[in-house]
Amino acid sequence: MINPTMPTAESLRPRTMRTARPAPGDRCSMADLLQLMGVPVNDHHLAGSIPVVVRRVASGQALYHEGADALSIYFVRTGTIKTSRTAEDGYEQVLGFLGRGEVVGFDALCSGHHPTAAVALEDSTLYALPVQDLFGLGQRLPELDRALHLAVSSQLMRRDDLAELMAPVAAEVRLARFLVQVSRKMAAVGQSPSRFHLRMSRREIARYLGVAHETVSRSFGALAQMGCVHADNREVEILNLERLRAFARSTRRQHDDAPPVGTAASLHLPRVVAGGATTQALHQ
Amino acid sequence: MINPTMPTAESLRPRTMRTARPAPGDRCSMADLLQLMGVPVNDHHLAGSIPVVVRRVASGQALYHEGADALSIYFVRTGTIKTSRTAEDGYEQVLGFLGRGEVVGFDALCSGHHPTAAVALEDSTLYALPVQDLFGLGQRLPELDRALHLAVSSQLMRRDDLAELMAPVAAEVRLARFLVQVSRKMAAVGQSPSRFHLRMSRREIARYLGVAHETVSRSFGALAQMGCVHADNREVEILNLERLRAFARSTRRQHDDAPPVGTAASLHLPRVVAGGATTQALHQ
DNA sequence: CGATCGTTTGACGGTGCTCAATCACCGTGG
DNA sequence: CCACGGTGATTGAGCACCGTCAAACGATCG
Repeated sequence: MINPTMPTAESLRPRTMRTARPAPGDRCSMADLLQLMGVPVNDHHLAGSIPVVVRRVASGQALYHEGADALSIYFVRTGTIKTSRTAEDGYEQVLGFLGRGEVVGFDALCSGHHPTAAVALEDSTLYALPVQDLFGLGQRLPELDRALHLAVSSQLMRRDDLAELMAPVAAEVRLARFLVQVSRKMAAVGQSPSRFHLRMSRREIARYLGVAHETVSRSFGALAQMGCVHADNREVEILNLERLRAFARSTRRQHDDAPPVGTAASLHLPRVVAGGATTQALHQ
Repeated sequence: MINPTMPTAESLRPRTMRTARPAPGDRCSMADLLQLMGVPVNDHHLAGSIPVVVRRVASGQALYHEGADALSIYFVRTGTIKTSRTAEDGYEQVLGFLGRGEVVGFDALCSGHHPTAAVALEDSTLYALPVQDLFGLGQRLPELDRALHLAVSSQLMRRDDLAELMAPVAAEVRLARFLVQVSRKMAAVGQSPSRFHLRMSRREIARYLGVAHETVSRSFGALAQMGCVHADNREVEILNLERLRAFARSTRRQHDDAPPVGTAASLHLPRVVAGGATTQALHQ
């Protein structure tokens, strides 16, 4: 394993685990939630007096299924959550990997149903806010309202991440961008940005990047050969972050309207070109 | 999007081109904004007494540039807004086309800067809410707070649309999905879902779908040959919506982990069979 | 140890990107 | 009225990235 900096590092193994149950010793007040969200609290007494449900989800279990009624929205306290949609024919499109502090399920608010599914990639705990209480709590506790807006705004920005990853660039560049994003997230929660343990399988990465899982393997190999990273199964070490970022920036060549953006910046990095077939049956 | 249960169908009809000039007589109060968002208003007097700035943007002009300070967030009243990001090398990734009732610029809230650019594709008008007033207004006027949450939730759902379009499926299917989305949006604002005028160029569609613009042209041709649509430049007529939807649903076959769901689904998807989907494309 | 799953590597074929040329539709000016 | 550029849409030819299929490996677990 790696980086035992986080609490509850004890239970990483996907054990049978005790069934979902509000842990007895868990502190679960609104004050904790607001602290997690990084919002300063004025009325500590009020915030501390409002209880918040903590929900536990075992590795591989679903927080909610696609199409389920929207009962609550969640905030990741520990662990990792994967959100995805599944097409009629069974193809699963991974939409995101959510970590500590991120909102889950907010997109269900407008329709009353979850348009996506959410499953835990490891044993996880989340704060749960019933949607029926949401509005009232926001009025009673302005800090919560503010935190909610900020968190959702962040979540909207993550759409850009997804677009960035699925953009029509070479598969190796997609993987590089993905690793940069992971690295950034690790740093954001105070863990090592250069050595980490991926919580998701190659297949899930592939479904996130929109490529075949064999291609993910090959791309890992390519990045390793470039000296950017060293990957052993899910253990990843970033050897040269600067080079990785530079490579991640490379896009495809464009030939229509190229605004002469100052100096030609593309000095190194071979293969900028991308072509190829993005079609048919992604091997799952 | 807008809650379909709401009445006010009368005012949805675009009253021709009254959006001609800068609004001397335009009513621009919070009540109008809330009506646009489809939220019932309790305190009409209060809502009507709060003025709201209406901003006009000429076709081709920017609402805000990428990286600009987040001064306001906007709600489209009339027209169409394109949001996009531009990579260092000049490649523009279109993130969405926003129409009546949709929020623009909310993703800037968490960082204070706009991570994307927003450009008008036609002469447009938008309600503008200064970010510094946002929280105060939300507390004063609970309806606004609620409307905001719903609108942002919708916006989060649109991320799924983007993922759906950029998913690794054939270019023709992407275009079909795009047209279905446009059709649905047209219906949502009370216009014809089968005949409409696209507000964006082929290039912009291409950068939205993540393909080359030549491929968009070819895909239009393919859909036309299938008898689904008839396209003349930006004028599009959907001839067979059912067929188009069916085609848009087709993804790819998967044989790896097929969900062993009860009875074998006898439904044969009109799938794009391997081996030259474009050229053979059945008859017609 | 055998079974199952995830990962890796190889070979082959196809789709879609690149590079071009052409056409249609403008607004301008000769 | 028509030549002249400019923009956007369409069409064609060639090539290579990546999806498919296949098989070997490795890891975990019963």
